[in-house]
Amino acid sequence: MSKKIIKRQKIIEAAIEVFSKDTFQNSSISEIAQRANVAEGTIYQYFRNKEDLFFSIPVEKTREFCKELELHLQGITGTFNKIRKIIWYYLYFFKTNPEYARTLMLEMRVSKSFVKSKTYNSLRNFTDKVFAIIKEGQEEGIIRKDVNIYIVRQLILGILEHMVTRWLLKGEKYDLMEYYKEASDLVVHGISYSDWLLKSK
Amino acid sequence: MSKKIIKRQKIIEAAIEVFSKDTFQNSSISEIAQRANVAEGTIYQYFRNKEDLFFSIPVEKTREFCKELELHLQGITGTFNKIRKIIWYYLYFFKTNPEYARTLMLEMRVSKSFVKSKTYNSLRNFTDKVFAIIKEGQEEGIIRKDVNIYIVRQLILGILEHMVTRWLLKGEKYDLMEYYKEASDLVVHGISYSDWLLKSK
Amino acid sequence: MSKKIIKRQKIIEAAIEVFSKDTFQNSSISEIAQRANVAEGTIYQYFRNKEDLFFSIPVEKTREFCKELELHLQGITGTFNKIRKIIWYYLYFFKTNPEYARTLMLEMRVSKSFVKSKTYNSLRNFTDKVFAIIKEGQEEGIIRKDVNIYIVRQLILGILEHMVTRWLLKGEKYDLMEYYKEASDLVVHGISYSDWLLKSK
Amino acid sequence: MSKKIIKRQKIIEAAIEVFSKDTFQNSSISEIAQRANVAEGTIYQYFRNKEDLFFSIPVEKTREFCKELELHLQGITGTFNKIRKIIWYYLYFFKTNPEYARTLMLEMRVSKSFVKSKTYNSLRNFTDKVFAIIKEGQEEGIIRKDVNIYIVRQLILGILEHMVTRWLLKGEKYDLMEYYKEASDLVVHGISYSDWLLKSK
DNA sequence: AATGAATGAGAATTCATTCAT
DNA sequence: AATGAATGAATTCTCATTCAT
Repeated sequence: MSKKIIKRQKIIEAAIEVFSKDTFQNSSISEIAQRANVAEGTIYQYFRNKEDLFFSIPVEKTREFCKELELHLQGITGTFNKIRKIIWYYLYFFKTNPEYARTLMLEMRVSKSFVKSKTYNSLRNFTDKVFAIIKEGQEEGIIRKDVNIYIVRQLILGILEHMVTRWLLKGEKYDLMEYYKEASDLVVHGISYSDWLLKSK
Repeated sequence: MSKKIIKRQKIIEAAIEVFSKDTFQNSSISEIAQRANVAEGTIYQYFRNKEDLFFSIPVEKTREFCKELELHLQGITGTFNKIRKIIWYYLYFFKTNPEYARTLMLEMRVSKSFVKSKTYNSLRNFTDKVFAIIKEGQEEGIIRKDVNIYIVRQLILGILEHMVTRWLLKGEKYDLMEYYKEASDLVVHGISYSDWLLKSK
Repeated sequence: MSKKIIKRQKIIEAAIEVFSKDTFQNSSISEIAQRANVAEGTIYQYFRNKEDLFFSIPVEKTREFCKELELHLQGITGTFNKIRKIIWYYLYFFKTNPEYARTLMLEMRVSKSFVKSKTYNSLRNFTDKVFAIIKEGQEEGIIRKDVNIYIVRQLILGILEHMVTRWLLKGEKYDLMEYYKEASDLVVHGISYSDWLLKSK
Repeated sequence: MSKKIIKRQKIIEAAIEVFSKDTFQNSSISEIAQRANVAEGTIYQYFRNKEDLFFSIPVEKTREFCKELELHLQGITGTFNKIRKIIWYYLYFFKTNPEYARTLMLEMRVSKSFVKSKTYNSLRNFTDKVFAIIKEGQEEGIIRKDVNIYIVRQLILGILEHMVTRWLLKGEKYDLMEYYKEASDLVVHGISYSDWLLKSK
């Protein structure tokens, strides 16, 4: 019984390796099979087709991401501290999972069929978490109430995705976390309550 | 003489239409030829290959984008006003060029070979402009000097790209500019000089 | 002991259902296994391979066909009456066994490997019966003696197979037996003794 | 211009050879390409897909068949003489085109998708001809008027198809035309006007 | 006896690019 | 300059059969 799960996992890991080297289209099932040490046909016992295998990757990885993130947030108080931690962990996770980063950022994130697929929802676990923390901050009076929380989420995810994407496109040659502090500052400053807006109007 | 330029342009416009409907890989030269009313072979008189044609698209479009942006910035004073204008125009441009938006955001922006290509540099015209304005703001004492301008640029481009990408993936069903004001506020607030940071430390 | 026979029969019935929906090649062992509520491997305990299972169908069905035909011929006297009965029963049998009809008429009847197989001989039970009746008719002076009985058999089987095949290909939308009477008349007329041939020569 | 037609014909002739050796499914495009001395891709310039190529065969062949049949019927008077000639030519044509015979009789004639396809109609040219001659015979009082002409057609086509099919399945080892005369006699006798039926009632 | 996971060969089809006209 | 016919490499997926349990 768990033998099937182990083999499935082995195939997914081979798939992450292979898909991260090139496009979905340019990656071949036969190479994945070789890496996983199974016959090509075996892959089709576990996944409906190539796309199904592809989309199964983020399901597994997001589960891992969220579980770890939860641990890292334990014991942290204060909305801004939590947001800083999320930013830190986000960058840390992709720094330590560069292959998955390539697949997620450079392929899935911009794929219409991925957005339409059911697996896309698994990513919601994370964005919902961000939402919850922002709301909490508003209720505590730390984040401006007049701000649109959807836009706040877009600000945070926007800079994070942009940072990771740039890093990947530049060949992962520099340290993704180098500017973590400054990015956090900018984000937190942007969304923090202050009389600035009133003055500027 | 200009006949050649017109035909070249006709091919590029057909290419924008075709590439915007699907992936680079799923788009075919033959369909572009049909739309442009030329033979397949003719395309190879104007472009080295499929990729060359693909990468020629942003060269033309960025030229158009920058030219217009320049006009829109005329007469505007104040760093923040300029940044707000840039954000406005960026969203406006992609709202009115959705086909190009799809090609640029969902394909080129995440393509390693595009980043390596010469044509990628044509996009620098825009990012350099953003740079210049940020620097100007620092010199005028409006933007904090301690902030990393690369990160500032990433904040601005990050949220803009995220907003446009989301809009595209959601099927362009809502108004991309709806939250332009709130997004500008967040960005400007984030990068503006204030004593907030000092206090929070 | 008879448990084995029951399971074997269950598999054959599932096979008739599945094979009748599509080609031999397009039908899968796995679907037959599902319908028969057994594992794929189990089928190979009862049949050597897919073809063996396929060819086992007419063996069973012809046995059924001949047994019933015998009953229907009981008490009938006169060669032509017997032939009319055979035509009637042939059409009746395939009308009431359309799935088997599809498999036999549209697949097996035109398959070289079926003709070569041993199972093909099981069909001889029927054609031999037709032979016997024709010979009987010749001896009784009702059927011309100068006629080639092989050709007579081809006339009878030809029209019957054609009628059933047409009916199947047209989607079994009309009543296969509608023209039974007229077809019988033509056949009987064709083979009956008369001075017509002499006159026409 | 006619170069294209010649190449198309070359492909069809290669297809007849290849398809006649085995099933449609077991025949490969690559072998057809080899025999036609063209690249595999070239076939797809002339035919939409494998099935389209397959179904194009009878269109060409039926045209040839009908053209020649017309010539053979020239100058023949009398319905029965015409029917005898049709039977003769039918057997003659398939005797001299055994490869096409295999494809038409053992595959297409029993294929539902063929019956549904447009190309199926090209066969109507022949069956319509048979119809016309039967009607003519009825009007001339040579063929019984009370007989259903659809059944008459089924009698004729039935025995012909049966004869050819049998011959093919037995490995084309005997002379298909050997019993042409006797088969004609039976058919003509069956459909001819006589008082037999009245007597038998 | 029954199972069902694993196998792996095999084939249609697409399409960027070339080059003779 | 323009054409468009020809090319042929490259890959997903299916499924009968086996065999360890």
